[in-house]
Amino acid sequence: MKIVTNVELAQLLRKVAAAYQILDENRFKIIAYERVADSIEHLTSEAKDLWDDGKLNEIPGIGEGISHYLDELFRSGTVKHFDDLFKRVPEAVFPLLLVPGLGPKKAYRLVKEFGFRGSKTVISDLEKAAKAGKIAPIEGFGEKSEEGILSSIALYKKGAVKENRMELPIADSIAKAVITYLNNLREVERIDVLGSLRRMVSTIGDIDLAVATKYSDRVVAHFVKYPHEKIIDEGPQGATLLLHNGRQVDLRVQDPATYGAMLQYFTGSKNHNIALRELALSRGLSLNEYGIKKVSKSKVKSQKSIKCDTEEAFYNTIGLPWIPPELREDKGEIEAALHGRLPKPIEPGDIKGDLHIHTNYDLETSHDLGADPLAVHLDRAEKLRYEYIGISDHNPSVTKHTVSQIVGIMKRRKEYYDRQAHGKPVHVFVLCEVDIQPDGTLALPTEAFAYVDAAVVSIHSSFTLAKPVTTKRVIAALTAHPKVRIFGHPTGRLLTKREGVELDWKEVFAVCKKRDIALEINALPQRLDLPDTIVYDARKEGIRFCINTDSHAVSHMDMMRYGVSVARRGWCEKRDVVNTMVYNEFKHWLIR
DNA sequence: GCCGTTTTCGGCCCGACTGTTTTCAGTCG
Repeated sequence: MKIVTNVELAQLLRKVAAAYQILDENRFKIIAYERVADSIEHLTSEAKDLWDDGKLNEIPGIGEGISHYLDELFRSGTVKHFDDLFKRVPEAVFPLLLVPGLGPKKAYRLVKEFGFRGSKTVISDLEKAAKAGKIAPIEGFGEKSEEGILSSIALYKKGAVKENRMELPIADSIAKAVITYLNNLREVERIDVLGSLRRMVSTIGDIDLAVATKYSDRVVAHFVKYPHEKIIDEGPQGATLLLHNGRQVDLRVQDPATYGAMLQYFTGSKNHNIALRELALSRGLSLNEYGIKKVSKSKVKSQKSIKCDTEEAFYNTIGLPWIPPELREDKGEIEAALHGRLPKPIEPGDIKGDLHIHTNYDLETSHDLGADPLAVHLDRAEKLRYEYIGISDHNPSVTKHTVSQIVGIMKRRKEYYDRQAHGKPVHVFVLCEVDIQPDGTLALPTEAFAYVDAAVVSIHSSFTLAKPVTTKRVIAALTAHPKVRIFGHPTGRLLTKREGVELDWKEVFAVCKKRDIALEINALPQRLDLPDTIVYDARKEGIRFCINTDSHAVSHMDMMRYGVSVARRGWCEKRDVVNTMVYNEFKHWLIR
């Protein structure tokens, strides 16, 4: 297999780690490979591109050894050392690692015991063995292991296991339902959503909740009575349920006196927590979910731990200010906190307008119209306390009209919106979302630009062109007309469905910077486009953003907060986002 | 195998739960 993408690369490195684990290699070597796999997964750019630029060593966790192997990989397509390693482990082991509860050691024992061959059939072979009662007698296994393997395989087959992530609103609504249920219990003092949902990651794996209570047993007992498919875990500190919808909910309970440590621990991210614990250790402190202990030379000095009832207290005890959850990804936030350089992330209330709204006005586009008229959107905008909105209908179809027909449509539309908007408390900008055609030209004739205040340009077709071609295409579009002010949903990704286009972001950033074009942060939960990692990179280059909902119905206008959370994860402050400007300033920025 | 405001050697985040065990290894988050 030719390794190209970060996902494949991370898989390869995890496979190396698993093989080393089976061969009882030094466990820190194993951790080293897992760490690199992890940081490659979290990379904003392709590792291959970094290698091209000779910057492989900038990836955290990559040193001389792994760098040398990856060099061989990118050069020749294979790594002899890895191939030799894999020869020492039966191929059938690796598919078993996808079954929950099976790690390298157990998977290896099973493969060796039964002599499984062929990675394609191994899971069904194992299922047969379990059903025949052949696993329980193996040393180290037992009745329960056999049952566990069977139910894990069933889950695996249902697809409920790996990479089955959900969009934010779905996670929100599941969390809300469970919280409502738990709040019926008097013993619950406080409930919080933690984990990736609190950090507002673009897709959510499972729901993490924490409860502050003095009666943990009662809360856990109540929780496991919530309608479920299966209890995955249960203990005095919490429990994990698999719901009927295939989603997992993880609950932790904790005494209010130490709740701050729990909030911090269970919010993650894992990498943030690891980095935080390493920092704490260097200062003679050991962190866990119950509090902070003083240590010396990896020995606990006193058994008494410092209790923190709030997260602020927890961070302060380590000597740091509180870090907003969206920043906790080990992307330099701890360093920034140490030096008092944490950003003050943008808040939903900073948004003064939404510039990407589709109404039901029919301008004979080949794309979707919105469902609601301008007036309805204006009412909503007023309730949201916006000063202005922008109507960004799709351009009229270019194949079904002549240039003069399009100019006519755009002129009539402009006049219509101007009449409708007259005298309203919320200002209306008449924009247009213009297709970036495969050759980089815009799907709106130059003459028609006279009837728009500005244009949002977006890709809606040919998503899979080669990177240099797409880059050229986008740059051509961004520079095609001075009224191009916003680059709409720049990657074109649809979460869990479609990968975004490949772009040379450095080049795109440079053009945006020069022409002061804003990159859209599309707040639609299926998009969340730009991805937060690219927002982070772009912001460092001084690029500004416009957070829009891309509403096709008035209810979509309430999704703005998801876009704001992407900006927060990208370390954006108010000043990094153009639609936080007051009307006059914004108008001055927008209209060229 | 990585890495350095104590270090180029000697460390490497922390704990819960499970199952099969009489003290622990494996897996997970």
